[in-house]
Amino acid sequence: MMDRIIALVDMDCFYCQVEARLNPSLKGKPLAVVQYNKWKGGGIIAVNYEAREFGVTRSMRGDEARKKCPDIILVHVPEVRGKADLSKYRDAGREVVDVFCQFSECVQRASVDEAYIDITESVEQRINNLYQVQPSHLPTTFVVGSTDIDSNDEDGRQRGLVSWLENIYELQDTAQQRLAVAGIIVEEMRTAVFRQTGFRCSAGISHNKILGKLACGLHKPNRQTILPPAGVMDLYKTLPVRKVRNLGGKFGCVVVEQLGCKVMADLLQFTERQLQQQFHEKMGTWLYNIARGIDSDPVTKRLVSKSVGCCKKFPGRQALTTKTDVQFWLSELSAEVAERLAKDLIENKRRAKLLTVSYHQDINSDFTSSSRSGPLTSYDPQRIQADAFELVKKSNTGSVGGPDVWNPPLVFLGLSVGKFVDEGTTQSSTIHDFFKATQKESSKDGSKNVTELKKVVDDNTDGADNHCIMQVKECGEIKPLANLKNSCEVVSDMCKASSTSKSFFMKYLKQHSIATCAETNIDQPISKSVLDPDSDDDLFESPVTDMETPKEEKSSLLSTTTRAEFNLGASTSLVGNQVDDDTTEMWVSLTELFPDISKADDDVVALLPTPLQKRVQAQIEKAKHDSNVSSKHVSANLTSDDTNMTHTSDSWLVGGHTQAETDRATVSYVPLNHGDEAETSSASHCKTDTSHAYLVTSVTPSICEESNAENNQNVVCETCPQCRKDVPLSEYAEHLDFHAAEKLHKELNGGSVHVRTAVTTSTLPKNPSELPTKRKRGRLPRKLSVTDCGKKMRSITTFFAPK
DNA sequence: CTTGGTGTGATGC
DNA sequence: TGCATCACA
Repeated sequence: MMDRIIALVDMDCFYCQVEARLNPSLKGKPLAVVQYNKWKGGGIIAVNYEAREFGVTRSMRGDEARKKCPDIILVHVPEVRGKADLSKYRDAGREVVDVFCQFSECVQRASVDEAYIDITESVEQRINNLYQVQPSHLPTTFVVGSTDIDSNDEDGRQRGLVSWLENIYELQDTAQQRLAVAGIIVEEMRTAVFRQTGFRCSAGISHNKILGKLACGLHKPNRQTILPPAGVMDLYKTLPVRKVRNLGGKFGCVVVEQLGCKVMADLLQFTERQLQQQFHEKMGTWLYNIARGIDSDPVTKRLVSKSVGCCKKFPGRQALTTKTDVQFWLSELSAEVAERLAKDLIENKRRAKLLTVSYHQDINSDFTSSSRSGPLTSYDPQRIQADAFELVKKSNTGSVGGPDVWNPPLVFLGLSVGKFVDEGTTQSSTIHDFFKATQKESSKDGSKNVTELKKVVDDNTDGADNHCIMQVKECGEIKPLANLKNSCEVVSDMCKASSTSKSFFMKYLKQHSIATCAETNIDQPISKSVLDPDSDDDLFESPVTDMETPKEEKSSLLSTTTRAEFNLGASTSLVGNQVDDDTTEMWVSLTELFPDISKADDDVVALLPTPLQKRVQAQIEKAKHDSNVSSKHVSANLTSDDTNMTHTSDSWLVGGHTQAETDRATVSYVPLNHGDEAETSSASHCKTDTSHAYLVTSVTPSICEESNAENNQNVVCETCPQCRKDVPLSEYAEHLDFHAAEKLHKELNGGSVHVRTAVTTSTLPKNPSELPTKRKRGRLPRKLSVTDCGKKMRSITTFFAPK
């Protein structure tokens, strides 16, 4: 039972942190995130610690919060399709989980902002190096039993920690020593989270999930708590029953009332048998064990959710009373689900098979909830909507009043899909696999040549479009037809044309091929016209967007991407022999191809068969119209479907340019105006809805040193949790910005720890021939195009310099 | 009207 | 086994 070491990490007021990262001017100010602004200032779903000081809590209205804290900043979550859009936070949560995965194989995402991590193995590895844990190794750690619970007093923390460490080494208490080592690992993990995402979190460290979760809540924010078995009873003496996970609801109430247990320690008096008789056998046992700090629930490795769903309430007057209403909201919900499914397919290579519609009805002011499920046969939003309607139809029992009437009214409608099945890489079932075919494979399997393929394509469409590589179905679903020979052209075309496709490639590349590419022989160019001979794997470290990339470089980058795809290998032929195959899985819906239709490029659309083009264009028109109605929608989409690069620093325009032969790196910040939106919106890594946008060219840790070197002992300092250096308060915010920028740079450089250096942007020669040529493996340096922005730049040195 | 939107898991047919 | 429903976070 004591063999495992488990950590629960919980992000501090996560939504607020996400918003503050997006808009750094919010940092340090009282802040709350609200949804549905209209009524009483909207409902608060997150409050930062500054605002909590004023007594603002979750479940308050924006207006109430204002009363308590007049200076509070209320950030509204964007509304898309008439409902709150939380994808920002989901995506940010995934960034965090990615960091956890660097530390353990066994990570269970418990919610958008929480994860359990089994770090038993890491501890085991680390403890072999037998060294004694020092208090300084655990700078933000509390230990239950040695420190006052509920106190965040730093002196108390240190005293408790010191005495605990002395104790466990004196007593050679290896069980607790393992916890101490775990504490170090979790300190590192949290530091890594902050470095790589800019988010702060708290953590609990113990031997099981229940205790881990409990511990985590004891010292927040930005602290971690070790709960050794010896501390459990100490804690339980005062811990209300309802604080324990699974006892916070009805069951917990029953336990409290039937047994008269106010605090956890009160449960100890009952035998297992007694508890089993009071409750169910299983629950009795569970309770008996939990009362003793025992919980065997394993951390099950799961990084992605088992279902994807969305829902909406229609309280009071808003209840859906017509068929039109129901159809409308089903289409909204379907659209969201389809969009998320398209992303999910790319990211997780799995396909949902079950569709569930749930709804609550108001039958004479009496709630009844139901749900119906059926097979999910397509990712097409219209199809989902239609299937969902079939499922919900049954609820329209009394259609008195007219053909369009829905009765009893629906007060809640939810769509969810699940039962995911993996799409193996051997199945050439999606467009993604289509792009994975290698040149080797294609030449090896004696596939048809381009002319033949085009003939096949033409024969299977209306023959009007020579460039077509898809077969089209009536409903608008498509499937790829070609093999590499012409997909080479197509991919190149698509890359050139579409930010959608490109981000798609980027994501794919990032997830699957970076490592492969680094080690794969990518020397032989696939095609002169497609590949830039000057491109090299260096580019992988720093994928950039169109915006700040000159044309020539763009093509080189893109062809490299293409080449990476082709070097993945292990994909079966995708040639015309699939024309007759009509399995549902073979088909790709438009949503899948264009997760965000508003970013679908004309040139890509042109690759589609003529009938389909019209349909897509109609959708684009609609999307444009919608986005005019809500400009937030556009900006949300800009960030929602792309790689981490966007999320790491939403307020920055990112260009990852590095260059050797200099010993200093520079970040240039190019403030962008809102007026630039027309240009910038074409770049997938551009954020335009914050007041400041910057262009980051490159950074190096030396800046960090420099900023620290300027520390004055007489100035009030704050210890940076990243580098553990003391930074004057006046510089602290910018110092943190530095880390964010540094992190960004690392990401752009493939996460390599060694940060390369680069020249100051402002001194960069515009002509590539002026750049140093002595580079590894004779590569040409990348060209920079920051001047395109036409804005004056500040170097990082001045940017981070004390005022 | 109004702690809403999401997600997981247990239970019982 | 699969689905509907509930409970909880």
